[in-house]
Amino acid sequence: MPEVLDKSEYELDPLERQVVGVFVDGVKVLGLPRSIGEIYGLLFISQEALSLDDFVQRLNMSKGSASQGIRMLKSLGAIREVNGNADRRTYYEPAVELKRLVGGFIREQIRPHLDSGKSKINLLNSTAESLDDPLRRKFISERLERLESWMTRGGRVLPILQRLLGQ
Amino acid sequence: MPEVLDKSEYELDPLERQVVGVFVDGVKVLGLPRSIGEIYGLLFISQEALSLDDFVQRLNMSKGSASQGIRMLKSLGAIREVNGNADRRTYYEPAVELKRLVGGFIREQIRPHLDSGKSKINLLNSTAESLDDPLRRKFISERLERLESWMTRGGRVLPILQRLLGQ
DNA sequence: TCCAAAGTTCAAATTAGTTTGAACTTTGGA
DNA sequence: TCCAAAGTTCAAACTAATTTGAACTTTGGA
Repeated sequence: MPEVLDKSEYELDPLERQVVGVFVDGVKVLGLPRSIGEIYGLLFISQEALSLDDFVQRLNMSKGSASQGIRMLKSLGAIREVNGNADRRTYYEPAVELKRLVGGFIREQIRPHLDSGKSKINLLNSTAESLDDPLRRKFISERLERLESWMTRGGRVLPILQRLLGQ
Repeated sequence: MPEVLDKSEYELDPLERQVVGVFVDGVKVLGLPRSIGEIYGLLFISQEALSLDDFVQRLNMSKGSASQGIRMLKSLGAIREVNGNADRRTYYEPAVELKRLVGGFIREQIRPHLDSGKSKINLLNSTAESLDDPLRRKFISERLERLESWMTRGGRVLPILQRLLGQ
């Protein structure tokens, strides 16, 4: 009689494996690490809330990965803590509303880049002003304006995008 | 008297370096390799069309990288060949319309993933049908429907997105 | 109060992704 | 036709990103 569950008891069944696979591929497209997809995918087809230990055992990943994955998924608003748990562990359930998921991704992964891009363009504008050749300066100004307009348009489209995806 | 230009003659001036940096960061966000950003960035602030050799020399990258980068940028519709060139090299200029750039990215990088995702979900549906426990089966069906609805909505939003960004 | 379980941190190991470079194919013009 | 320049290919080298795991901190309950 084994004292602990046999390893096979932890492992994913074929359906779970497939779903996790879909999410692993999905987050890769978004430029997020595989472990994020594994954790979210497992939560997505689980009927009960799961804890860090569940991720470690069922996905066999390290505690470190599970901890970091949970942190990122929380910051994205893709999972939330479940209160009223039986033991002292923290349990999580997935957010399954597309609007919320997209919103979190925009806020955490896209906005910061748009913002830092804008400030880099401001720097560029000063550099461009000190160009000697006026024709070159004109050309550069036009291109920088275009770059700025891309970012502005991007910034305006994001909330619309989020609204369109929400229900 | 040097037979060839001194290396410093090839290197980027500060403005070019900054712009290339912005694009390198930009394409990283999109999950594309640095060399793509370097090539497109250099074209973006160049007043003349450039050839593979220009990329190799000015960005000092290998011919291999330049060749692969050009291929990807062409497939994205982000650069086009310029006809009527003086020598037998192929010269390129950047596409600078946001609509076109976004369109190419959607077509090449997003659509294929949506499509393969849909076929994976079809597979999942068959797997789910063979579940014994009817409650479990019901839960899984609901989740898979949700996943499908995400993809469908995503697919519908893409053309709108492209339209909104075009002018 | 104390301690064992839970969770976090981060440098090192591993893995994934990109770039290189040498050998190859293609091409335009002498 | 031939060849040198242009461009491509892809396995190996390199670089960047993720994961691990051991040491650490935090926490709830006995």
